[in-house]
Amino acid sequence: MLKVVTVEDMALGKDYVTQECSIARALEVVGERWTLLVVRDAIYGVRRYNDFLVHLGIPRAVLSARLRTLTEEGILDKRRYQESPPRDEYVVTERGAALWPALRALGQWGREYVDGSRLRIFRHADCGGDVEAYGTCAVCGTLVPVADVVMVPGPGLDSAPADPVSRALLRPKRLLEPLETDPAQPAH
Amino acid sequence: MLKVVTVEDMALGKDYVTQECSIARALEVVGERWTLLVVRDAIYGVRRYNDFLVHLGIPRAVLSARLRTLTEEGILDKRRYQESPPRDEYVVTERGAALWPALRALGQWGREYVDGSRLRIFRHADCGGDVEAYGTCAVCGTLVPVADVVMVPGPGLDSAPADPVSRALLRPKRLLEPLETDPAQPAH
DNA sequence: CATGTAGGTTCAGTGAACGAACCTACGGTG
DNA sequence: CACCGTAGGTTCGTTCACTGAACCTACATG
Repeated sequence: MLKVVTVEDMALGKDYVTQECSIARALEVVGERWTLLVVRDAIYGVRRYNDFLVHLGIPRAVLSARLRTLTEEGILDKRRYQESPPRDEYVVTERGAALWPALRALGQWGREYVDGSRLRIFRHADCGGDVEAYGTCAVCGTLVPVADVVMVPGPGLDSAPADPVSRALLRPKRLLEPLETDPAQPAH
Repeated sequence: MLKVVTVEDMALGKDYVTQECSIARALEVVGERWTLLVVRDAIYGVRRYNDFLVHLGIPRAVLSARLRTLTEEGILDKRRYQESPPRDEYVVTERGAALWPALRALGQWGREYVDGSRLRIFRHADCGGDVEAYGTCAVCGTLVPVADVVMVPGPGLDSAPADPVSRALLRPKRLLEPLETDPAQPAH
């Protein structure tokens, strides 16, 4: 029996088949459920498995799958930061950070047309101006690169969240820089 | 029997539960598979059920579901354009057109980091300048509103596609304006 | 040696996507 | 009138992905 290899063997229903479109190509990579939220957290500075887990409330199996494919796609970089016990962290790459304009635009739309309240405010680190709708600084007018964005909590944000990652994100922080969570209080 | 209504009754797994984040809010609305591609087509000027169907290659049941929820969400407007036989069209609203910056940013990322080839080129209708990475015009520098964008085929695009919608999209066209497909050739 | 923590994998159940078939309403043609 | 074509759907069985819970490994600590 001759087995002909066809397009259908291309694995899964992840691909938007004949779409000749860079939006579709992008969504093939980051369009699955949870994926863009993992990238968002990575840009916010989340790097560790458990921090993604508690902050996103994502099933472990799905988180493992997303971290693996994002690493394979070169959007995250998995690297060992201590040997004993072996611990890895996932650091966003340039390719991943380049998704920031898309995420910011989505967030802008969500705030304007879905939510209404101001949850997080993004400021230009150099001059303190607000980052506006299209990514420019309201004060100096320059197009603010993701590494020069400082995130501060907005008035609509819960000021005493349950999980330590959300609490750490209440402090003003520069994007891409690693998030420092409070050391867990000893049960004693 | 007392039936207590709980969070689990909230229908489906569509919601990113406790996410206090406008990106998550946006993705709750437009984050399902196919949804952003339907909005993209609507912004490109596609308005009719069958045009979405052949251009996207989407299962009919899924298309019906997406058109329904997008209409309910006020992103598309379903309206009757002829009475006999009854025919409806789906027109993108202001709320839907406001997704353009996010779609453009996603497409920009796809072109830079996934695909490489230039499939579609967006120009400022007023002056003919290219629309750049962050939505500004390369010539006059203004932030180009979606209604002033003209889409022309790029060098990477197939010049003789099979379906009539892709063929119609080869002609330069202004975004949001209705797409005019070739009348189907009579079989005779 | 028991307990805790980080970072996973495995598995059964469920909900969503898929593709094919079918249905309705109408217009045009012979 | 019978038949075909088209637009815009719905229905249905199968497959696939997401979910939540349980389990596993490696190491550190008391």
